[in-house]
Amino acid sequence: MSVTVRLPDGKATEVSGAQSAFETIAQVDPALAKASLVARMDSRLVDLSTVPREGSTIEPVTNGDPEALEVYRHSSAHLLAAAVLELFPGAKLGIGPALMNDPKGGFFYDFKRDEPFTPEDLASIEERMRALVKKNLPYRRIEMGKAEALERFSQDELKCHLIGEKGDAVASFYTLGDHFIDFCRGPHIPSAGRIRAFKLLSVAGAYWLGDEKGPPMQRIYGQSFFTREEMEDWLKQREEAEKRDHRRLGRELDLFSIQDEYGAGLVFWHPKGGLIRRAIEDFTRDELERRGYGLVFTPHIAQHSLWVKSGHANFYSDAMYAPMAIDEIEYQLKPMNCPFHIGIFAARQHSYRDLPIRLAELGTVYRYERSGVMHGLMRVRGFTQDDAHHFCTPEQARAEVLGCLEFALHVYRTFGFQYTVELSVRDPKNPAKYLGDDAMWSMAEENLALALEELALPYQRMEGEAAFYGPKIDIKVVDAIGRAWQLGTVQFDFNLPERFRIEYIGEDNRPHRPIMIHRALFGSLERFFGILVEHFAGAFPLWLAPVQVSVLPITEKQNDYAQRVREQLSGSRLRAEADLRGEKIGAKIRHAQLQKVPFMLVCGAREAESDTVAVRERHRGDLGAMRVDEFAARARSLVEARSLELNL
RNA sequence: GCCGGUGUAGCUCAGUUGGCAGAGCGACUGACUUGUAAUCAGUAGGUCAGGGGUUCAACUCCCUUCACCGGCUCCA
Repeated sequence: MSVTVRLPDGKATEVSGAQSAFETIAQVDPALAKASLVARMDSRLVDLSTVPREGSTIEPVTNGDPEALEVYRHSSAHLLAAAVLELFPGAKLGIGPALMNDPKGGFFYDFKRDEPFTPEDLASIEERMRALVKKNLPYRRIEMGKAEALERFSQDELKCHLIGEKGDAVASFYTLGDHFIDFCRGPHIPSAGRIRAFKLLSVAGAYWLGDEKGPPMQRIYGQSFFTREEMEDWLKQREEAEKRDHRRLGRELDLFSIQDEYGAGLVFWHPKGGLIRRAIEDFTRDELERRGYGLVFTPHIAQHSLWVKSGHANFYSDAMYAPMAIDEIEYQLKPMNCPFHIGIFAARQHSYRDLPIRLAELGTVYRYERSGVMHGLMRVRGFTQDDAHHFCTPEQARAEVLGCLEFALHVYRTFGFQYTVELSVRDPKNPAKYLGDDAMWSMAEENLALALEELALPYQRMEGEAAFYGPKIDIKVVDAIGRAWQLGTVQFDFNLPERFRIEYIGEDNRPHRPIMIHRALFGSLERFFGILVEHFAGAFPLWLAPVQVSVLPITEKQNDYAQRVREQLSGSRLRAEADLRGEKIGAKIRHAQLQKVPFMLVCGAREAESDTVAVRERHRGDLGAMRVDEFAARARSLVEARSLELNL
C-alpha cells in the first residue's frame, strides 16, 4: 500500500506499509508524528489511528493548525463526560461539541440526570478529569452498522434519536476509559494526556435539541487551551469583559437604571446617560437631514386593526402586548414603526417625481420578551429604534441601498467600530417560503449585491437566510475587544406595500407599487448605548462624555477661580463640573478618574494668578499648564470633529 | 416560559446549630488648606426583595410571588 505524506513545508513523500496515519507520518518525521493531534487524509480530518487508504494523502495536524483547537476542545468535552459518568453513573449523555470564539467557553456537554449538578460537583468533576489526564486514557473509535448501533443503544432514547437522524450506514462511537461511550463523528486526539490546560466554568440548564418541549438537560461549560498561558490570557480577557459590563458601568457612572418595582426590561435614562443619548440622536438627526430623510413622529398606540392589516397580529403576536379597549375599540401598543410610516406615505397621492421618499423616526416600540431573556440594555421590553423606510421605484433601489450602506459605515466609523457584512438571500430549495414574485426577488438581491460591490465591501452570502418578505443586508460591528454585535440592517419588504396597497403614479400615468426598503443603523438606541458603554469601557470620547471637563481646585482658596473657569467652559459649550469638596487634590483626581472624565483641570494658586489651568488627560496624565480660553477652543474642536482621541 | 443560582445600608459583601442587624466604600457634618488615583474624626442610613406559614422567638426553616445572574442545538 502506498500513501503520500505532505508536511507543512509542502514537501511530499511516498510511504508504504504503514498501518495508521500516525505511522505514516512517523516514517517521514517521527517528532512531527508525536506532535500531531490528528491527521488530515485527503483534506478530511481523521484520527491518527486511522488506517490510510491506498493512494491517499496524509498531512499531520498539530497545535499550530487552526483546526486543531476545535478537535482538542471536542476531546476535552469527552474528557468531561467520561469524568461525569465515573462520578455519576446514572447520567445520560446529550451532545458535547466544541465552541470556538464563544465567551461562554470552549466546549460543553449536556447531561440528563434527575439531581442537579452543584458548583461543588464541578470541582470534583474537574479533579476526576485531571486524574484521567494523568492516566493518559486513549480515545478509541468504534464503528458499527446503524442497525447494530440502534440495537446496542436501545435503552438510550436520546442517542437513538441522534443515531437515527445523523448516522450513515456506519455509525461511529468513541470511548474514553471504562464508562464512557458516545455516538460521535470524531475525530479525536490520541489520548487524554495531551490535554494540558482546561477548566470547568459553569453549569446551566438547556433543552434537548434546544426544544422547549423536549427533556431538560444540564449543561456543563468548560474551556481548554493548548497551554496554561493561553488559558490564563483567556480568563484575564474574560475579567476585562466583566469590567466593561454595561450594567455595572451604568450604575457606577450613573447612566441608567432598570427598576424592578416599575417593570422588568424598561429603561430609565439618567441625566448622564441622557446626555450621551442626545449626543447620539443629534448626530443622527443631522445626518438624516443631510441625507434627504424626512423626520417624522408617530403615535405609540394605534387601532389593533392596523396590525391585523399589516399582518403582525398574525405572525408577530407573541411579541406584542395585549390590546387595550378604548371606547370599545381595541388599541395596540406598537411593536414596530413600519405601518405608521406607510400611513404617512399613503396619506396623500404620490407621483413618481416624489420618489424616493425617505421617512425616518426615532420610534419607541414595546415588545414582549419572555421573563428569562432580558439582559441589561441589550434585551429589553421598551426601546427606541432609529427606524427609516425608503419608498422608491425599482430603478432607484440600488442608489437607495447604496445610500443606506454609506450612511451606516459613516456612523460606525465615527464610533470607532470595525464591521462585517452579510447578504441574506432566498433559499432556492424552498421557494414556497417566500412572498412576492421571482423577478422582484432577483431585482432586490441583485441590487443589494451590486451596492456592496460598488462600495468594495467584502461580504458573506447567506443562502436561505432572507426573511419571508424580502432579502437583506446585515452589518455586524466589532467592538474594541473583538466582540461582534449585529447592528445595522437594510431590508427589502415586499409584504407591507402589498398589504397596504400603497401606490405612486408613474410616468405612464398608471399606479405602481413602490419598493419599500427598511433600514436601521443602531437597531435599538438602548442596545446600541449598552454596546457603546462596553466598547469604550465607559471612557467615552469627548463629544459623548456626559462630563467633559472636571475643574479641580487644589484648596478651597481656589474655589472661586474654579467656579469662574467652569462658567467660562460652559460658555464655550463644554460640559464642565467643579469639584469643590474639602478633599485633597489626589482624592479629587481619583474621583474624576473613576468617573472617566476626559479632562481634569487642576487649579492651584499659580494657575489662578495667570488665568491658566494644569490640564490632566484621563489616560495620559498631566499635560502641563494651558490658558483657559486656549483649552476651551481646543476641546471644542475635538468635540466638533467627534474625535475618538483626546489629543488637544 | 424552562433549568440552576442569587436577593441583608446607595455600592461591595459578612452574619455560627433559629436568640439584640455588621464592616469597608459612598453620603452628610466638622476639622485640616493640601500640587496630580483615597486626610482625619464624627453622624445618619435597614419592613434582611414582597406576601404567607412553622415557632416562645425567623435574616436564618417551609410555601409562594417578584426581580436579578448564568444558560436554553456555531449539529452525533
